[in-house]
Amino acid sequence: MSSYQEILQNNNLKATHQRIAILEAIDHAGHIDVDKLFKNLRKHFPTLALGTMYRNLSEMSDKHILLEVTLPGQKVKYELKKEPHIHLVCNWCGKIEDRILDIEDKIKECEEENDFTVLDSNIVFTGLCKKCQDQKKV
Amino acid sequence: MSSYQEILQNNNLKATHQRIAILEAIDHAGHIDVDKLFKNLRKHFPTLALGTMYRNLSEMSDKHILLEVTLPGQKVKYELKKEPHIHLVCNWCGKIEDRILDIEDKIKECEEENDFTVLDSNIVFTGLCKKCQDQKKV
DNA sequence: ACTTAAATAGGAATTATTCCTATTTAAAAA
DNA sequence: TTTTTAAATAGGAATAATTCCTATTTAAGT
Ligand SMILES: [Mn+2]
Ligand SMILES: [Mn+2]
Ligand SMILES: [Zn+2]
Ligand SMILES: [Zn+2]
Repeated sequence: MSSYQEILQNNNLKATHQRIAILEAIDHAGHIDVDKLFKNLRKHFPTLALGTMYRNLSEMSDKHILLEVTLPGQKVKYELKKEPHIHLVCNWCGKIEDRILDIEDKIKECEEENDFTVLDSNIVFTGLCKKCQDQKKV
Repeated sequence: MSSYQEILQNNNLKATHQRIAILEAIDHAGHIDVDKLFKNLRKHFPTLALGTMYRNLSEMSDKHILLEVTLPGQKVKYELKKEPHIHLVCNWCGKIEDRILDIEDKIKECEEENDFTVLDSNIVFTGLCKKCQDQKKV
């Protein structure tokens, strides 16, 4: 496991306080959008500029340090890049959960039937998490 | 098959020229974002207001006449609501294809392993379409 | 410590979206 | 067909989101 410092330097990015703070905050939040991230960081980093946020989120996404997560009807969220996974989104409490799901068979199916080479996949299931199912029964 | 007029009226929306033009244009384009839609419609409908577009796209999505399609790294696109399907997006030529893919087994798997009730799914495969695969071989 | 290219802060500019309201219109009633 | 009226629109103002600009600062190599 490498430090943020190393991750940044391996991608030819200077390990600035701002970038490290951004990465720490995203790691802590899991999935977070620009606004929430900015408000969080401002508390302990009052001079941080919004432009710096946007620029770095783009750059770090380009370099695959971050991943942009697009969920239906929501602002783009950012997460640390890790192993591929799908998202379970509770449309009652809003919780976003990561899950590993093997879909190789479906990808094969799609490739063979459609002459399409699949390079990446993006899967979101929306519904009700455990807690919200239970609450609705009451 | 019902006309746009009927679809709108069934949803308690007046069948205005603007709404019908929007639905026709979306049907013709398949998947289209606000800007392109507005530019297209303005050609034959010079007084159309941008606010009217936004308002109607939201309303018609709320009423499930339209569907908002969120693809990674792109502006939200709109399509006519039809049977559920996934999207194949060529990241070379940009083409967006609709495909039916049975994923009931994966949904079951997810529900059983995670205590999560899946109500809707959103699946995008990005890669290379037939044409672009061939061109890259040359 | 010095050097320098890269990055930042702060704010201006641009773009996207929502809001407001006088006027128009779809469609139901007469 | 004409009248009525609630719903919808056009046009523009207001607000929000994002990008751009540049003088100053800073990370990191020497
Ligand atoms: Mn995730
Ligand atoms: Mn589609
Ligand atoms: Zn929940
Ligand atoms: Zn293609």
